[in-house]
Amino acid sequence: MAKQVVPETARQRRRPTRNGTVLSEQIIVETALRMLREHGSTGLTARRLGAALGADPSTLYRYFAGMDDLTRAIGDELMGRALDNWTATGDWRTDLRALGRAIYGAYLAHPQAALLTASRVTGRPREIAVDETVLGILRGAGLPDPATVHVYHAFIDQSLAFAALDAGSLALADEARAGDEDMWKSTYAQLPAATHPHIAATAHLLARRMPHSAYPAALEMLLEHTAAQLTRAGV
Amino acid sequence: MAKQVVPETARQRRRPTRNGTVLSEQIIVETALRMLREHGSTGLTARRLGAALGADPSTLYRYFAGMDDLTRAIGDELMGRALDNWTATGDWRTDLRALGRAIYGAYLAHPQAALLTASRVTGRPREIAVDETVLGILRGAGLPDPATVHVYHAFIDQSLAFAALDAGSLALADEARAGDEDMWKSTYAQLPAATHPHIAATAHLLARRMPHSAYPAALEMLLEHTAAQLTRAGV
DNA sequence: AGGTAAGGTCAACCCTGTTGGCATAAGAGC
DNA sequence: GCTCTTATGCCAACAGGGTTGACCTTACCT
Repeated sequence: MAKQVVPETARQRRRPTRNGTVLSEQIIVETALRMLREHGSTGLTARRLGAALGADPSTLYRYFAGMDDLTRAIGDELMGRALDNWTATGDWRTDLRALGRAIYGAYLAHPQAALLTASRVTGRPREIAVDETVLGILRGAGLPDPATVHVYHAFIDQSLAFAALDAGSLALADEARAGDEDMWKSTYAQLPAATHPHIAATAHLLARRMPHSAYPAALEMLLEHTAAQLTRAGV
Repeated sequence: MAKQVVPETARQRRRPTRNGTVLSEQIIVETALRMLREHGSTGLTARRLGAALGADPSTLYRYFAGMDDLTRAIGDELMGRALDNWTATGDWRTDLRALGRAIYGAYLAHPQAALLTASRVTGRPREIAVDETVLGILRGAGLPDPATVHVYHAFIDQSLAFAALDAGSLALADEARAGDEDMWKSTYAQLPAATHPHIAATAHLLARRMPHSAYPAALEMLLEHTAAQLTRAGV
């Protein structure tokens, strides 16, 4: 590797780019988020990002090992925003619900970015901070460690998984204007009752339900399950 | 559009390619699946697929509108395999559990393909067949239509979402040999108790739990919830 | 004030999806 | 069996992708 990535904290010389802007990991990530929103989930390219920053594309390699590394940094930024939008109350159920929605919300606020990053474990600082927080909530509620780990695992994976899935249709709807919300009316509702009796019978309900996320329902199921575990543990 | 895609059923002239193979949607999709396994989730390219088929890359455009269209066909193939691996018993709980695991399993059997397709609604025939089956199981159990749609939505999204997420780490592990299962020992277990007390306290449990999927647990939560709904409906 | 090297730029590499034009042989009609 | 049509294969080319190695310049340390 000819180029070496210098960690943000160790940066000292801040040389401005040709057109005057001074770069930083933060600025690059923010610009990338903006470009994702404007140009769609496949619209983030090194050349375009360079142009938006007023810098040569290759300059990015001074800050990130590659586009993949940048992608993980974007994911970590979303995790950080989720945590910033969350405050502890002390009640485990309230806190876990709020944190779940904060994570889900932070990702869905940037569907195109979520699509790229939600199914990836970054191992970066702010992702770790979220993990620590979740474990703290559960252990603080008095849940035994094995159950804590069990619920934590389901919680974090479920939140990310639904964020990724729902971001998909949301980003698609944004990008292809029409969106496939209409698909429930155009495709599914047209299926004949003879071959697809159950879809035909519930088509009107499906059309109303499918555009919404199943995440809240799944989250409540998880909270119910956790409460049951707590009672069982005699808390 | 210069080239027109002819639907598989309307194909009559089957002209062999230069090296003798006769193409079909089925053969292309199967070859694509094999290439994904061998070259990773980003290893499916028009040129490589063409080479593997002994055909010019542009020939693919006689069968699919583009790589995107091919991707959706791959997803539908996985859905079909899921349904093939499933048989009804008449007990809703058994059937739904088995179908969930069949879907999850079919996708995880091809992690690289799952990564590409799991977060996309294809609207193709075999995906629709799965939807019809799920709705049939729930309505057959006596669940009222609104609750049926509610559970169906959570079920299908949850299954796909977890498949995508878990396929991610599985594909990663395959592609980067090392795998990030070790990350729980290398990264998380090294965090000092002073700054991350909860991670430190549960590190040994996390290391054992994280390599496994949270899907079975989430699926059981959904089944529990459904059973409760059935009792509430007086079935 | 001078030297070092961080951090910017430039040109080039090989890859990608996709298309328009062309060639050929499969199968229909006789 | 012959002919004609056109479905379906191939070829060459395009724009745009990530990434790299060599080079230049200027911010900072001594």
